[in-house]
Amino acid sequence: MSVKERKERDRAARERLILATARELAEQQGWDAVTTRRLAERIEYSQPVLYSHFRGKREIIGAVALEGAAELAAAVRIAAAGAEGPRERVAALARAYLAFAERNPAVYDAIFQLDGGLAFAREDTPEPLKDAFAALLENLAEVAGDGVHPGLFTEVFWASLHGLATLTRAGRLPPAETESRVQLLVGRLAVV
Amino acid sequence: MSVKERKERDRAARERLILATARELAEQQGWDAVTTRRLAERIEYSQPVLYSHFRGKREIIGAVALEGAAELAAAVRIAAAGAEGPRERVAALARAYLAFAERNPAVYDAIFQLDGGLAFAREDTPEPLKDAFAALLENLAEVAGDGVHPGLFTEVFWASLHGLATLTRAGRLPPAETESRVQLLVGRLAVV
DNA sequence: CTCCCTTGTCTAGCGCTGCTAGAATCGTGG
DNA sequence: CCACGATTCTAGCAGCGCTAGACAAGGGAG
Repeated sequence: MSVKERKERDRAARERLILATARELAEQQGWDAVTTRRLAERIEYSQPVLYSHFRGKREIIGAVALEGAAELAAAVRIAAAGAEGPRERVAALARAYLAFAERNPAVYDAIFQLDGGLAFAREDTPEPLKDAFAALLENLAEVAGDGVHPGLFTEVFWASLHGLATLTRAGRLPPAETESRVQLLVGRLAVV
Repeated sequence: MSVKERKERDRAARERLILATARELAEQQGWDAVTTRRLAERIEYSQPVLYSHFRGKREIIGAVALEGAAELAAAVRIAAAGAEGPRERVAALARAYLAFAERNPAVYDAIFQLDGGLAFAREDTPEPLKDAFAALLENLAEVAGDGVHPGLFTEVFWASLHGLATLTRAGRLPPAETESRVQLLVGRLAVV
């Protein structure tokens, strides 16, 4: 039975290769450049091999998004854990979130902008997505303020960060004053 | 010379028809369904005619976006003008903005999500886009708070609205509590 | 060791996309 | 009424996501 196991290992490795390659290509040249032909060529297999791992391009984007969501959650938790006091914790969280979006634009797009066939804000929402929201909630609940539902506060705070991230990335906001915007946002939204 | 004038009129009318049709098709079935073939068929001309008006699909999206930005600016101004007091003015502005995004999702996408080849936050930014920002600024400056640059405040407020709009539309936020989120956002950000 | 058969991979192709060159047609001024 | 210039159309290119069916490779049985 060792033969079967080896094949399964190889298959899993190839799946990781596909995702890593898709992500790399997307970060280098944007998701539009991630065509099934180019992706197949880079992993040195033919196109149909991709379809033996994923239902289609959208599912590949979705898989990259889930990876990214886990990383985003980790980045947020690490940043928040390294800060003293509620105010600084929230500011650190905000900076970490925006830094992730700036450093991994393609992955951020996969999570929040593109259609990766993922369900959100529902019961069947994949675990990494729920966990990313949880990572925000954990650190934001303490500054939601009296009588304000922590979940609702987290949604609003998250939406604001998302707006800053996307508008900055799309060139809609000049990137120079990002820190000023974070200061303003945290100062106003967080109740310390 | 009346012949030439008539031709120019006809041409301008056809250009409006193209844009109206593109917009209608996008709102009905999404921008993915707006292909040059379908668009040409709907206006009862062949594909190349589109290219005698616009450089390509992206420019059509951009033109729809400019139309939409003007409407968004008008909607914001009307809503704000009809409200009493700074606090209510800002709340009305926020609701009007989100309502526009919800009622014209394809147009909102054209303005802020898709690549319409438009320049933002620069000198050569098209007038309607500058004006839409100005419409926000006009009504938000009074609640920016002491020592806070109105432009910066407007950017942050706008980003928050944009985040709420896009996340709600993409199913990332449950639409039920939109009003609660607006209340929270306005209550915290606006200094009255 | 050889043969068969399953499993996995590839070649080739479908219908679609945005876009364009060159043919054909239309309408106007002489 | 005709010729010419502007306008519009037909037809086609390269590339897209995706898939059917041909083909090859490699393990298990005899």
